[in-house]
Amino acid sequence: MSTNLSRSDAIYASLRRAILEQALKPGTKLPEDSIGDTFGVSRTSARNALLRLASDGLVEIKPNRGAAVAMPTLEEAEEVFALRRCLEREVIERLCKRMPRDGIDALISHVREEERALQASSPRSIRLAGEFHILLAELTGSKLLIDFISQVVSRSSLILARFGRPHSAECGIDEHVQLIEALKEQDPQTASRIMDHHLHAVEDRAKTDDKDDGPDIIEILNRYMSASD
Amino acid sequence: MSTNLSRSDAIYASLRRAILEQALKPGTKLPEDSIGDTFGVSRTSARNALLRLASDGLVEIKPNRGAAVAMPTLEEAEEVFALRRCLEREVIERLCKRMPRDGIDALISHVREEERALQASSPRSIRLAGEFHILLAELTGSKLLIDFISQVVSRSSLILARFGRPHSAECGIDEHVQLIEALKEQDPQTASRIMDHHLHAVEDRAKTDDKDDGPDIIEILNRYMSASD
DNA sequence: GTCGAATAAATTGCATGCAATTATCTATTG
DNA sequence: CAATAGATAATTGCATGCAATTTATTCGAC
Repeated sequence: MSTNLSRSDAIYASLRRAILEQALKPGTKLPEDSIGDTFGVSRTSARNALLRLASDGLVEIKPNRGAAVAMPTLEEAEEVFALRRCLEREVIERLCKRMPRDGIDALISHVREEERALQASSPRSIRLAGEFHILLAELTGSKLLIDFISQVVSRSSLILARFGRPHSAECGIDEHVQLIEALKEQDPQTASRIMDHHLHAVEDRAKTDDKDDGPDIIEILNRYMSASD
Repeated sequence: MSTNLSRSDAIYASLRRAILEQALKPGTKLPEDSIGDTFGVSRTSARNALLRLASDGLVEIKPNRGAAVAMPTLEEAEEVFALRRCLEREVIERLCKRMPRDGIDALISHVREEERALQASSPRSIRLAGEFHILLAELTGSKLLIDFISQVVSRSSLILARFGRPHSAECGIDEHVQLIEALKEQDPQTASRIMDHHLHAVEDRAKTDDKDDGPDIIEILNRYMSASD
């Protein structure tokens, strides 16, 4: 795999991953200079990546005041989870109607990976938990739905990083397994119920307000420079 | 009102409006140079605006090949309308549960404006038809829902510009009136039915594939330089 | 006359530089 | 000692320049 992605793409991917794995915490300032220097590129590329992250809702850019990892409020958190329930119900409905041939296998395989990551207690598990839901959306085949689900899932990660217990995974893996079962049986009632319960559990976990600060940005970024998994 | 928006903001707004009013048709190339020259700024600002429009789905940027007004396929069109039905149902449900005090008045006022614009047969009517749906989303108070609805409505405009009859408004105003009635009565059943019918009508209108090309970009842009209504 | 290769023009990706805005520090005063 | 005003440093917004890639054009062969 040669460098098929442009420089700003690479920065975008690295920053995104760092945020989703909660290495960069909400509120962390992201100066264009530091990012550019760390990645060995100019501010222009860094700025580009920050703009895209802003449109994803992962960073907030205030005019003339720079970018920072977004700090969702509790009010915004409720909005995100409300809309996420709406969208994930749609996913479930569609998948109960029509599931791709290897869909179930792909889901099972993903959960296995989650289990491996969990016992390694790596920050990967946080990201994988979110990607399970993105995989569900991908099985519907709708690019737009994938895009929207990705947005709410990303924002959920951010909310957990802000309000949840530190390093808590987003989802219970067992609930993922139950959901797969219901999808295999094409039982939208049960599947929706599990999903609702699942998301409520996530939302409740966001109620224990917990805070600690003091990150050193550039060391974190150095760990995230390689875009590999 | 002094110039509170930055230069790239102004370009973003103008381009967006030009696309939504179907002055810039799908497929039209948008070179950074031309845009910058037309607006009297550098390529940097133009590029910035194009990046944001790309994340809205209004323009497509291919690496090293530049930006163009997005040309949604029929497949993507179906995805958009499917997801739009899902989201607008959510809007209806919420508004039937809780409608802000002046909500109905605002809706009626908007429809009146639509009627005025219609008899003037201006391209404004196209944009206003979409903004009715955005106004509905705004009444829910959820920023994220507003954002998502704006995206699908924008994409719908693009789809109509590509596949619909030229200069056809997106929506029937009478259906907007009926919908307001159902909302006033807090009747989610009726309201959802009207909305579904309404959106299906829009979708069907997109089945008459109609094409004509040959725009002169910079003259169009000149008309859209002033950001006023 | 058509097809294909080489060259020229146009366009993007990125880096750097400068002015403007914002944040931080210092010093002076009440 | 707290508070405020001024000055200094840091950071963003934007313009310009250059190399690399893409697109258009020209020229030659068949």
